[in-house]
Amino acid sequence: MNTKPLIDHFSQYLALKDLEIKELEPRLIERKIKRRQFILQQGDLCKHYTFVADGCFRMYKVDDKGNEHNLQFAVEGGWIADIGSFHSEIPSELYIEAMEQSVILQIAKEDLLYLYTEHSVFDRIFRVLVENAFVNLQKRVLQNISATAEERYLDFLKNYPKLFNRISNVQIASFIGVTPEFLSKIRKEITSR
Amino acid sequence: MNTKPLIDHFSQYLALKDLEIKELEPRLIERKIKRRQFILQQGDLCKHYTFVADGCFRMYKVDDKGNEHNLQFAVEGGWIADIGSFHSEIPSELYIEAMEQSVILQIAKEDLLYLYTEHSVFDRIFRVLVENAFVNLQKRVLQNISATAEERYLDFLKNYPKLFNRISNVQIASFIGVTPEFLSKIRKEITSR
DNA sequence: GAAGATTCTTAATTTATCTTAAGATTTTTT
DNA sequence: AAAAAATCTTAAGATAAATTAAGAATCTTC
Repeated sequence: MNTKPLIDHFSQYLALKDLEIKELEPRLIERKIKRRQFILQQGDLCKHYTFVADGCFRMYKVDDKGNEHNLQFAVEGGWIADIGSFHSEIPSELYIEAMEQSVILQIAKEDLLYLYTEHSVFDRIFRVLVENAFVNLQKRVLQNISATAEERYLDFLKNYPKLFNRISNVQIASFIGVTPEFLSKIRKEITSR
Repeated sequence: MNTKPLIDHFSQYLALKDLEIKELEPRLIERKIKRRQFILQQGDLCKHYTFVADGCFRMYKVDDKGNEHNLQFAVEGGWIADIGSFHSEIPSELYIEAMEQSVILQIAKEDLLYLYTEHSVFDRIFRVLVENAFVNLQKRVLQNISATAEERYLDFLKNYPKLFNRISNVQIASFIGVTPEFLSKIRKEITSR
């Protein structure tokens, strides 16, 4: 098992002591996930925080009409989980699906709670991680309530440089909240200028 | 100074020991804020986490055209801050304005960092607070990319029962991302059914 | 209580976005 | 390599939402 990407990731926030690493490592689960494989489906409990060591995931909801709406992408170095389901232990309304062949490192809830309680550095790190994610999500909400679809698309390209040439425009459209047809129109409009 | 609302608030998450309360209380600043008074303006550094003991605030951005977009409301029992500015110490792009005569309890950054470091219970509490805020914000993003304006309005009424009859429809329109005129049309449409 | 400011509503017009459907292209699977 | 599936584009018509402007209602301030 290669835990280095995650240890490195944590070290960006706070240096981990040897003991903390020793406690963390045996609690990690490494899994290889195939393209289009789900690690969470509607109705499941989200039992793990998932760190993406390699590859790419999307988390989405399916509405009453059967349309998918991408809430989040995660590429190598990022986290993905339905935090609401994870903490409240209520069935998730979301799907998390691999968009590429991927490698993940997962921590189960009881293990994370153990780490939080015994080594408060993890409380600290996850507080900072969630704060950063929260700030990014606030920017997205501001975009959603104030910007046009074209502005949201250009913003997506700027904010996800690792991603935009790796996933289909259908996925991008679903993320910024427009139909694929309208995104196609926007792209044509941009190119023709 | 009446710190009880905040102590009670924290106690919903984790019981505080006497020592922790004794450390917390002298680090709180109580302020009375008048309607339309700002506690943060664009260009300022956000230097405090603000707990609303009584009253009501909105946090908003002003775009290039001068239009205001409400990112967040906070009523009694809630928190409000520009977390990005607070942590990164970069000038805020947001305004935080009292919508009513209010009473707040503020914690300055250096005091909060002291509490985090000396009493990890605060790391824990704020992790959970931000996680909850994050989950709520995710729901809002999903609404924004998948629901119609009418659905977003009805959802607002459901999610903010303390608020909808206390603030103007202009503020609600700005929060759900429509013009006041269009919200008026939506309301007429709803009533006429 | 009057004046001024803010808010709410209505309606007409314009713009943005969705829906549907079809065909072309690309990618994936067999 | 062929077949199947997914993706991208185009276009027409439909719907959602913004804009503008005007007037009525409500709230604040003096």
